[in-house]
Amino acid sequence: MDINERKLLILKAIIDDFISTAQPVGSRTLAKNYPLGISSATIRNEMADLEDLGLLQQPHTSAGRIPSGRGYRMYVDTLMKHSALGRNQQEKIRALLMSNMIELDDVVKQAVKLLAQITGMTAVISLPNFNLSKLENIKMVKINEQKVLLILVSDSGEFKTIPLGINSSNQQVLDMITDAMTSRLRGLTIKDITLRTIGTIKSDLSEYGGFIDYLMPILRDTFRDIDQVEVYVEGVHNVLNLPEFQEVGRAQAFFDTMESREKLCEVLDSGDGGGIAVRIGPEIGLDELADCSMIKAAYKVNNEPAGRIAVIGPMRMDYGASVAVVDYIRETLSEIFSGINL
Amino acid sequence: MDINERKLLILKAIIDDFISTAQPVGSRTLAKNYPLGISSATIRNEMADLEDLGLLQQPHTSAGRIPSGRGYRMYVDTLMKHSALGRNQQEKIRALLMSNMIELDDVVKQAVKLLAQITGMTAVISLPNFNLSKLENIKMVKINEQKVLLILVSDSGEFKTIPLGINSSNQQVLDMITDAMTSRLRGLTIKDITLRTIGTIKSDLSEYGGFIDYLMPILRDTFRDIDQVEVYVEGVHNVLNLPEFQEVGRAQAFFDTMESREKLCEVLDSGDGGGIAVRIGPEIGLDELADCSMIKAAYKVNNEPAGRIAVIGPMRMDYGASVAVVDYIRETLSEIFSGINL
DNA sequence: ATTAGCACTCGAAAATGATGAGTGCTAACA
DNA sequence: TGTTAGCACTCATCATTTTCGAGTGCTAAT
Repeated sequence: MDINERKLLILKAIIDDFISTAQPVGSRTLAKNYPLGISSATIRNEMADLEDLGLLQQPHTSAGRIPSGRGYRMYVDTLMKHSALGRNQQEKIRALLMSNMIELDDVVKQAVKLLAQITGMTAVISLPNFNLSKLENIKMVKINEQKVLLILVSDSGEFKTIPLGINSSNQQVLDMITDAMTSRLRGLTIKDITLRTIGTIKSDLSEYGGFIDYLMPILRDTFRDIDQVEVYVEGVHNVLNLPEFQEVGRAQAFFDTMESREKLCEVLDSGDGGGIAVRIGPEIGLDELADCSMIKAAYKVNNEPAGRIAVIGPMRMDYGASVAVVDYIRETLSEIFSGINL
Repeated sequence: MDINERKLLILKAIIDDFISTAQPVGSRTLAKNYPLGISSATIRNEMADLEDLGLLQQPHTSAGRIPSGRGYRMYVDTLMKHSALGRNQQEKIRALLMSNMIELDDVVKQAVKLLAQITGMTAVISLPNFNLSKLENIKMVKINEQKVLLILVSDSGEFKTIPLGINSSNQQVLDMITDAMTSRLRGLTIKDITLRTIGTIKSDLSEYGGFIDYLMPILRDTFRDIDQVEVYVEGVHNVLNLPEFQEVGRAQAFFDTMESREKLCEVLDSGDGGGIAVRIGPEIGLDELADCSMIKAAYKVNNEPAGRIAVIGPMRMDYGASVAVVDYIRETLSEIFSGINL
C-alpha cells in the first residue's frame, strides 16, 4: 500500500485538528468538520492505512488517532501551511526590538521575552560566545583600593566587565599595563590567549615586575574562566496552560530541564547552522524533551552566525505559526545586528 | 472559657503534627502519638474549645482539625521550639558564602540559592538600593566610537556600570568631565542629584560647552532611571513538591506572583526593619499569598540595614527550622558585609 | 471503490456502596 | 467537677459497578 494524495489530506486534517483540540480525532468528527468529500467509513479505512504506515497512532482501541512523531515530521516537511506573520505583529516586534537599546544583551533579552509571549510557549536564546570574538581593547579601571574593573572590548563593540580583587595600584600603572596588553592581544580571541601570550606581556613591562607578578596569575585565571555561554530562557511557566503539562510531575521535569544551562546549550548547538530547523520529539536529542518539539534558528551578528534562538513546546504545537515567529525574530535580530557596532 | 496550659500543649501537638503530615489531625491520632496523658475524648473537648477560640478549624464536619492563621500565630509567638542550626549546616553555609567572592551581588546570589536549597521552599533576597548609597567616584570609559561605559562607585565599594550610547569623544575629555562630576557629586546619593546639581557641573566645564550640552541630558535621564531595586528569587519550583501546590492553577498563581518584582519588593519592604519577622497568611499583605507564610529579616552592610532576605512557603512550614536558617544566613551576610569594602 | 450498518471495544464519567477516621453528646465514674 | 467510655452520626475517600458515547473494524450492499 502506498501513500496517496487523499491519505495526505486526511493526515493533514487530523494533525490540524489535534493541534487545536489536543484530543484524539476520529473519523466521524473528521468527516463532519473537514470538506474531504468522503464518508467516515472511507476515512476509517484510510486512517487504518495511515496507522500501518506509522504516521498515526491510537492511544487505545476505541479512541481516535493522534499523530506519531513520523506523522508530525511529514506534516512539517510537506503538508503544513507556512503562514507569514501578521502585519501588526511584525510591527510590534520591530518596534520593541528596535527601540533604542544600547547593548546586544538587552535586545536579545527583549527578543526572548517577546518570543515566549507571542507563542505562549517557552523561548530560549543563546548569546554569541564572547570567547570567540576578537579582542579590540582592554582596560582596567581602579574602583577603589581593593578593586579594579577589567573591561574587555571586542571588535564587534560588545564588552565584558569583570571585577578583580586587586590591592591598591594607581591608574597610570594600570593604563600602562593594559596598553601593553592591548597591543599584544588585539585581534586574538580569548580562547587564543595562552600562558605564553601572557608571558610576553610580562617581558614588555619589566619595570613593574612585582606588581605584574601579582597581577598575571589573576588575569590568567580570569581568562581561563570566561567560557560560559549565556542562555536566556523565558516563558517556562507558560506550559502550565497546556493540557500536556497538567500533571505536576511532568511540569516539574520540564522546569528542571529548562534550568540546566548545559542541556539547553547542547540542544541549541546541535545540528546544522543554516536556516530554521524543526526538531520533533526524540529528534531534539534529549530524553527529557522526547515528547516536546523545538523550533530553532541561528541569528547573525555582522552577518556571521552568532547565537541561537528557539521555541520549545509540546509536539502538538502550531508549527506553522511558530516557525513564522521564530523566523521573523531571527531575521529582525540579524538585521539589527548587521554591520553596526552597537 | 479561657486558655490553659493543657490547651496550649494540645495546640502545639496538633500544629507539629500537621506541619509534618499535611493532614488534618484528629483526637485519636493525637492521643496515640503524643504523650499528653489524657484520652481522646478529653482531647476532643479541648479541641472543640480551641476551635471556639479561633485557633483551629475544621475542613469539614468529620475531619480532624487544622491550625487557623491565629493558631499559627500563637504557635510561632509562644509555642514552637526554636531550634538552632546544626553545626555542619552552619559550616556549609559559611564555607559557601565566604569563599572568595568579590562582589556583593555574587555573595547575595549564592545566599539566596542556599536558602532555597536548605529550606526546600522559595527564597527571595533584595539588594541594598544603590540609590541610597553615597557616591564616591564617577568614571567614564570610552569603549569605542559610539559607546562609553559610565561607572558609579559608592562609598561602600559597590559600583554600577551603565553603558551609554555616546558618539565619539576622547578619554581625556571624559576624564575631565568625570573629575568635575566627582568633585561636585561625591557624598551625595543618587536620589540627591537634581537638575540643579547637574547644572552646576556644566558651569565648571564651560570649555567643553558643546559636548556637555550633548552629554548632560543623557546623564540626567540615566540618573533618573537608576531606581529599580534588584531582587533575586530562587527555588520557585520547589513548591511543586509540596502537597498544597499540587493543583496546577495554584502553582501557576504562585509563580506569577514570584515573577512580579514590584509585589515582592512591596512584601519585603513592608513592616519593621528590626529583627526577624514571621508573617502568616494575610499578614503578608498580598492576596495572592494569603495562604502562604513568609519569614524575613534584614541584613546589614557596614552595620546599616541594607537588603532583605526572606523565605516564602506554605503556612504549614517548619517555622522553627526556617527561622533558624534565615537568621543564620542574615547573620552571616551581615558579618561578611561588615566594615569591609568588598 | 465507496458507504451504510452493525456489533464490539473501551475510556470517562456518573452512580453506588463500603470503609474508616473523625466528631459531638450523654452518662457513668473517680 | 473533670475525665472518659460508649455510641450514633457525618462525610471524605476509595473501590466497584454502571452507563454512555465516541470510535473502531468488518461485512454486505451500492
